[in-house]
Amino acid sequence: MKLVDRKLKILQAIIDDFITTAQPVGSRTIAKKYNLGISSATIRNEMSDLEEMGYLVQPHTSSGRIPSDLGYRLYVDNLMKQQELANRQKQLIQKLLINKIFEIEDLVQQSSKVLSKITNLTSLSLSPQFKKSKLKNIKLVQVDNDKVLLILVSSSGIVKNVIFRISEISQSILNKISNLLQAKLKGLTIEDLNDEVINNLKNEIYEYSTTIEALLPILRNTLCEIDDSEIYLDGITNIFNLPEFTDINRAKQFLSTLEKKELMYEVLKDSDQDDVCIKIGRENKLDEIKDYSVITATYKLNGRVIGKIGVIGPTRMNYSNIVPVMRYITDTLSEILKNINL
Amino acid sequence: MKLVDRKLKILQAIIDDFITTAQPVGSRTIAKKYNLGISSATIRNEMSDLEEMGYLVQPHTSSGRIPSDLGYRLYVDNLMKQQELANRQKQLIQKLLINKIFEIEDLVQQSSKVLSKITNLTSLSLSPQFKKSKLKNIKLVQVDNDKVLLILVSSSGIVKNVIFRISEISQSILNKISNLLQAKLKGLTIEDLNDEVINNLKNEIYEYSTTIEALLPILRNTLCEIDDSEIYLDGITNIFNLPEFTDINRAKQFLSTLEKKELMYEVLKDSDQDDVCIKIGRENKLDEIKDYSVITATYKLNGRVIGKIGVIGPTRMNYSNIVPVMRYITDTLSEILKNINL
DNA sequence: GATTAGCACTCGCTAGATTAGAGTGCTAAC
DNA sequence: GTTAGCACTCTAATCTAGCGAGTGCTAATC
Repeated sequence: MKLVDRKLKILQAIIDDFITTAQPVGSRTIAKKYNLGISSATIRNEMSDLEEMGYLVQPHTSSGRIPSDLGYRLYVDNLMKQQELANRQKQLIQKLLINKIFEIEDLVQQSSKVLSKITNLTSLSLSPQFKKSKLKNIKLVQVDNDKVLLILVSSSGIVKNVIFRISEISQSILNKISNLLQAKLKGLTIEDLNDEVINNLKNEIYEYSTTIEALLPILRNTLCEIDDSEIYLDGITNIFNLPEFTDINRAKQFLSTLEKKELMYEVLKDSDQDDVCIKIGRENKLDEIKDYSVITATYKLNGRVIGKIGVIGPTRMNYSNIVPVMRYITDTLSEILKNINL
Repeated sequence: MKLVDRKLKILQAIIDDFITTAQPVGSRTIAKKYNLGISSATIRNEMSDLEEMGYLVQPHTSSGRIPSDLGYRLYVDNLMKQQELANRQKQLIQKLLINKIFEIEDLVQQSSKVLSKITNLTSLSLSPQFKKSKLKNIKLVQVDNDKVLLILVSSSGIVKNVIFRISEISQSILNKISNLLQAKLKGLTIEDLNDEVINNLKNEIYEYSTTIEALLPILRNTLCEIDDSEIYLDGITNIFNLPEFTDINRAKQFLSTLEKKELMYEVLKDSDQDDVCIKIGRENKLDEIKDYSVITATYKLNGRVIGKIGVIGPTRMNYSNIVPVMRYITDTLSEILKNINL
């Protein structure tokens, strides 16, 4: 059976309607609200076909239809017209992102906040992954007689540090060691710095060997413990405004899924590396979110993807609005990152 | 009317029962479950008195009674026997806190996590306030030709940093400036470093005046933007296991209150500075949490209170267990902080 | 005088029954 | 191929009755 134009128009109308009303859509509704020039009986026949083809689902006999995952997929790929953002929305985004604090992590979180505010969904974001970026600087700074601050700066401008104790040592020696380490390690990604690389340093640096030996385990531990899955969520309570979550158990289940950071990390990792990625219902790998849709987008620095932001919510979400919003936010974010040029 | 021993025993029984069952308690329940050696009729009379005195409330005629805020207060102050922690619980706490990452903020968050896990409530914590602690070190480190990393270390071991751009400058000059700044500012709290103090530096330091002048606004901005209200929440979804939150609207309202960080900050600030502080229902200043109880405790470094942790939940909470748990956790936390001695 | 048994009464909750309404699928006419 | 008409289905909302837990009061008992 071919999807003639009329069928597509009906499907589109049903999905548009269901997205706004959250109610199963009946043939009479379509006939009245959308003037397709055909009667409800004809629409009924077409709807029956569309159900047979897997694009619609009927919650129970004698109710209207709702879109299936497949239906949404067709809609997203072929039917929806991506709304151009209103200037007002663009300005709002600009206003909330520009002139803000310029710590990269804060900026990403702020983007997430804006996203959840505009979409009324829960947003999630992944800060630039420190471990995947290159080491730009490594410094040792004395902060006390017997305490030293280890500072690692990545090429994306993230700074990680840790204070540790070490028997008395002068700043000038620390400087020399810093320089040696930097010469050896600069340009490697943090991931690259595995035990082997670190241990080899012992053999490659001949000066200050006792200090270096004391230092290496600390360096190794610090690298190990760097918390890299910087998942940030915002707008969690937004879900309570959705009719899907009047069932307390569904809300509970969803919230406890959101609370599992490692799952959210998987969700973001699972998505494409380029442009906007939409995963609808069962298209998601994780069982816990097979009833939800996730839309993600990436932001870049120097042409390289360094992180992601996304929204998660019921499969019934306003795809045609969310996609351009996310595209605009990530573009703006990338632009700002380029300009502050860390 | 005097609160004779028998009345107190009945009140205690009612509260104990209500805390575990969440159901209004009737006279027959008390007579059967707690052998006080009196009949349900007598208990009914006493309960009627206790209600008149304001310690009990009847949701509707012909239902059992539930404790009022005043009832809980009496219970907390005079009736409850603080349970000694089981060794198992102590060991669990020790295990989860010791051998953990030793960033002070992570440690506090971990404490919060443990607390919510044990109490099955939502926990909140306030990390050491950077602004209230003394500046121990201030350093400038070159990370790139035209980029400098400003590092501030507080006496409680918290490190804050920011990268900024400045026209080319050598590390040796940065060192000298660092030293000058450190000499002038060390020992002041971050709060003390207001615009006036910063601006005065210009007049007090004669060397490198152009660099200093470029630096000061950056320093001022950085200090301003330090995010100090480090409120962390854990176990938010725990509330869904409580019968109090089967009403979706109540859950929604509570969650959106929790989401407001500035409110949670007030909640923690509102509590006493010493030992464990219990605020029951209307004892709380904030209207939003007048139906809830908050228990907080403080942790210390060098004898000074540097932060707090707490739990929030319905007034029906297991005070007699929570109080010793919190005391044990904060004691353990303070002990660890003393030993890692940042 | 304090305590208790007994009893009528209250009130929320639950289960069933009833009804209204939205929507379908089918048939027959256009 | 399209549409009007109609019988049928199923949900959701409303109503009702009855149950049960619990009270307050009275009168009898210790």
